[in-house]
Amino acid sequence: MVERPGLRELKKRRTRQALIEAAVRLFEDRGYDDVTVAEIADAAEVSPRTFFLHFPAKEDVLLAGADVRVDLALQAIAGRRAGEGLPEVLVRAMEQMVADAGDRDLPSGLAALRARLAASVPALQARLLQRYLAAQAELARALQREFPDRLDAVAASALVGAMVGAVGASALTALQRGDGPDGVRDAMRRAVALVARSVA
Amino acid sequence: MVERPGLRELKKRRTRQALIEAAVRLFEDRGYDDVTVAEIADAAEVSPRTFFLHFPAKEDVLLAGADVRVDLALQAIAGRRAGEGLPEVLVRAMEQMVADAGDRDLPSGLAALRARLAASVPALQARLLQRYLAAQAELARALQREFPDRLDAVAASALVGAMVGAVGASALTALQRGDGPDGVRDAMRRAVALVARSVA
DNA sequence: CTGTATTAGTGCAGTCTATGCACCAATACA
DNA sequence: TGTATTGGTGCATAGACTGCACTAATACAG
Repeated sequence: MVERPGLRELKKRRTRQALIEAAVRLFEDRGYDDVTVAEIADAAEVSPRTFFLHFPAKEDVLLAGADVRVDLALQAIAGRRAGEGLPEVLVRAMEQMVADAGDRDLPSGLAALRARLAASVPALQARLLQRYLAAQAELARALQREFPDRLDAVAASALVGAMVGAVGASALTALQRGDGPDGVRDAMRRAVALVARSVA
Repeated sequence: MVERPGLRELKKRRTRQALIEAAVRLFEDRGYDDVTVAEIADAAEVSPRTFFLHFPAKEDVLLAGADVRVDLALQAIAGRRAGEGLPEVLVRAMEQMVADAGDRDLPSGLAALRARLAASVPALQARLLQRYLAAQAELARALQREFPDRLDAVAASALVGAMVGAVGASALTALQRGDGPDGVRDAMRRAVALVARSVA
């Protein structure tokens, strides 16, 4: 399952990581807009052109490795147990994501930085929202595949939209209110429970 | 209440309208990305510089006059009747928005174009989502003001997030599936009903 | 071990969005 | 009629992003 990397792949990852770290450091120091891609590349000791070889846009350097959580939820849906009905699976999938967010994202500095920057930089906010939407669509598709007789495409979208919307909005509000990691996770959990009531 | 425009204001609106119409025509012909701001300005017989005098960014020329609906929902919340509880108000606010969308937005050609383009152009999608998010925050605040003993800030956000998320996602899915205006409105209504069950 | 195919990274020229600035000319207004 | 506003213009510029031709390192087949 684990491909041995090979020298080439290894170097590639190293530059990628260097770019991310350089970007984070510079953003922390001087904010998002005041840092150019050229400077990030420079700090990572690569050419500016190389930056775009690793990230489709400036924003994406901050969003590296955020697809993991979606996979978790997808797995939770695909690998559902025999007795589980729709509400149980949905809740488990969301809990999975919330738990991972609480474990990795919230305590690490990156999440805080991302949240802080996203609040003030429209371009970043926009890209983040886009990802949410894409993830949502994937989840909805998976859910419908698993419960074809109970959900059509629109119903599945509505359900997932409600979940993600509720969790996202309450997390954001909790963050803005100054809640710590635990408070945020708790807010997300309550949002899941709220929406779960509508499927029960 | 209605200020008489005056010549200057009148001309201003005319150029603005010319820009919008030129943009829509060109986008319909050749898609979003293949049309430059310079070309839009050219077609509207103004300088490229003038475009950015009227719209903060290229995307916004398609989103002109799309803030109206939020007001409707806010009014619905603020002007609630004596007997109405939380679920009733929320549902009425959302129904208000959905109805207006069905009346104005969906049948007009602009909405169809916007939907089509938004589905395929990330930049546009992103800007739209941002607007939704801003509207969401406003609605949540209004709702909490009206039911301070039943909802805290986070709970209000979760509720509104669920509503908007569900309605938005199902509308998008219905649109992408090729549903007509009636089908889309119906999908939105069902989404409202779904989430309403969790507050009942 | 040697020749060949990939491919990460480079450099450059160019496109496009967006902005600051000085300026003109039409309107508003005293 | 003179003065202040202000919509629109032209110019220069920054900065994100792309296509293209190229290099040099790695992978790999024989």
